[in-house]
Amino acid sequence: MLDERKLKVLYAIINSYIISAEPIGSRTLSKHYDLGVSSATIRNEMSDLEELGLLNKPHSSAGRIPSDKAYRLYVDSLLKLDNFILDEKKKQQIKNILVSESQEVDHLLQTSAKVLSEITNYTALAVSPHLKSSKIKHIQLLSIDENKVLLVLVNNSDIVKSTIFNLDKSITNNQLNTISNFLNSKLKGLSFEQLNNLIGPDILYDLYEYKDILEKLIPIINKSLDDSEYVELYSEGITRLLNYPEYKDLDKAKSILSFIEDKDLVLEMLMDDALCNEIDIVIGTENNYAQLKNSSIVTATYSIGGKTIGKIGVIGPTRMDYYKLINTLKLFSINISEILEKLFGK
Amino acid sequence: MLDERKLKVLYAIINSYIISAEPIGSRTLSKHYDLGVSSATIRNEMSDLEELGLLNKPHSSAGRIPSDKAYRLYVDSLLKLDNFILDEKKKQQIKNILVSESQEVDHLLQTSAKVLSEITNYTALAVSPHLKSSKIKHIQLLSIDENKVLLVLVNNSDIVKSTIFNLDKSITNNQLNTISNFLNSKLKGLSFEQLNNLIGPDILYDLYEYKDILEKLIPIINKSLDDSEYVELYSEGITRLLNYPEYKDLDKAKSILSFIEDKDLVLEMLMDDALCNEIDIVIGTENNYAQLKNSSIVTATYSIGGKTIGKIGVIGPTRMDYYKLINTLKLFSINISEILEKLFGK
DNA sequence: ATTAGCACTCCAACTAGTCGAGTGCTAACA
DNA sequence: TGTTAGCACTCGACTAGTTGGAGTGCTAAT
Repeated sequence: MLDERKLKVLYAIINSYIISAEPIGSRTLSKHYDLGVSSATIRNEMSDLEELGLLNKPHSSAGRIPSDKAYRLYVDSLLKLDNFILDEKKKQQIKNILVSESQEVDHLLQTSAKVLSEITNYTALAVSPHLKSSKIKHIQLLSIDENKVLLVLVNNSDIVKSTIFNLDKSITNNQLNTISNFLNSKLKGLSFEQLNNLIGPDILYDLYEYKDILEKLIPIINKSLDDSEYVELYSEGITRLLNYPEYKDLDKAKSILSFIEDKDLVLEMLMDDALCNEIDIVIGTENNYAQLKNSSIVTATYSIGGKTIGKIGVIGPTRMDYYKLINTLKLFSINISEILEKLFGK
Repeated sequence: MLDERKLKVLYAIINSYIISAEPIGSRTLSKHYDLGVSSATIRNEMSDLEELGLLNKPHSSAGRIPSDKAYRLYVDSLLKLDNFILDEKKKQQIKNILVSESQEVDHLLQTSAKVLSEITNYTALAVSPHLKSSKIKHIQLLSIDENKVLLVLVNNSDIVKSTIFNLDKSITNNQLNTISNFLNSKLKGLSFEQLNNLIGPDILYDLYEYKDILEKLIPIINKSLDDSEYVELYSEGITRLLNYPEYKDLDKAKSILSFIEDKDLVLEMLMDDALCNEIDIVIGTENNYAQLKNSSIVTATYSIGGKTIGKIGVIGPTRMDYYKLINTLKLFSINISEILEKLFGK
């Protein structure tokens, strides 16, 4: 059904459309791509491809444009190709930029998004590491004011979360230290997930002398642990999208930009469990979000110790240079993972 | 030179233009505003106003639109009016929304920006409190790993800043405690500004036994203090601007949106010392940034204990409803200040 | 199976004509 | 002398008609 020639025609159309964003006709195609057949033959093939749902016509006398289904075919073949050769030089270039910003995770991700957006000319997104599966390394309570206590949590990726809360009772640093030490001995090494229900009433018996205080503390610690599941989203280069003809219509631009501006929504989309592979691509209407029906997202994961802890990706029109994008994202994925590994890995 | 009638005509034009965004002619003006004179007279007045640089003509047979100078006149008279009556009901409404989000400063400001943008329909900006003039409340060093030390800084607004750094030498928590206590006793209550050059070599003499460690620590602490001057920018409702006809031209939209997206640039603009009054308004070309020549910014400050510590504001086309905006921003200014005062004030 | 040829379609760009809201000037008026 | 009615003129926005080019699909010949 899809013989080689049809594929050749289809890919030629896709490649041409990715560059020009213009519907492409049989004559132009036969002129610019050496397909060895005349425009009439191509016309017939195109007609077949349209019947297969791989091409669309904006109107009866216009050229054809690839459908989402066509991009899917194309992209799957790209991903299957596996002829990915790491461009060491490019990788190093990117790494050099990122390393200089890698003192802190948030900075690293922000810069990654910025650079990724610059390189690809699309909007770049980065999700900070999620703590869900990370392990607790240190818990510390500090008295910083008469009734105010600072709770500091450090996970095994050295991400720090601090919360200040009021205690309607004064407490000394020594007391807090005792509690901290106890909590540390009990909880260190456990994952945040496991922790959730662990700090329960039973702990009271072990530290009975601090019963009063612990009863106040426990819910606060639990809440703080809950909050730790919170991930940060970094987006960069939003306005770059306005350069693409597919968003020249103000309503389309508004639709996509306000989607990207809604961090909760974007996070919900990115945290979808389906996006868990080294590279994931969601094309046009494959998206569950109406606002993205003319856009694609390409995501990559980054990891520490082989464990995926965050994502980075781009968003843009369905007409994207997927090939370049896949390669670029792989470079970022590897680089970020390597940098984090060096900073926090065992 | 500017008699009452001219002012009346000018203000009528401004008010009309703020609503419609359309150039307004003498006939429409005389019909919709009761100025007691004919369109011909208004025509003469408009001609005079144009000569004074207060009105512009898009082209010879169009109506007039107010110039930046006209808005300045208008806005100055608004600010001078001082007939500002606190709308207690509205104030309370806003407060109710904000209070529920006021556990942490960053959350409060983010929500403030969000709500402000919703209410005004412009892009809202909020700058987090700057620590420059805030005072240090607590310094703590914690050992969280073999060679890793966590530095926690708390200021008098209970804003916490934490940094992790590697020490190529292992150090016990007890040693760190001693150093922490010493630093606390020395530095507590000082402003971050004062601190900058204070942690110098002289400190070594006081704590000679820790000389080796302190020599490593001091530059790190100083750097961390430097970083503390860093303020966060929250922007919300960027895409709202696309609804205004003045940005319907894609190039204009791109220009303003990419300005707003550049947080460094926006911060630089907002931190301008000229924007230090309860309400500040910068109109069109009064801005030092070419990208803002068709836009205005209106900012308000918020404070603790009468001391300005941050700003909140909106950005939009020069044709803004300044009156409403001033009142709304005042409400936000007061509310945020009150909430912060309650949370952190003495 | 492939291709040349041809009639047909449709959009984009251009042109010309009209309309309406506006201006500026002049002359008349209170 | 300030105000107003009247009028010629201007200019952009809109509409309708025209043209040209790029494309399609069909048919008949190779």
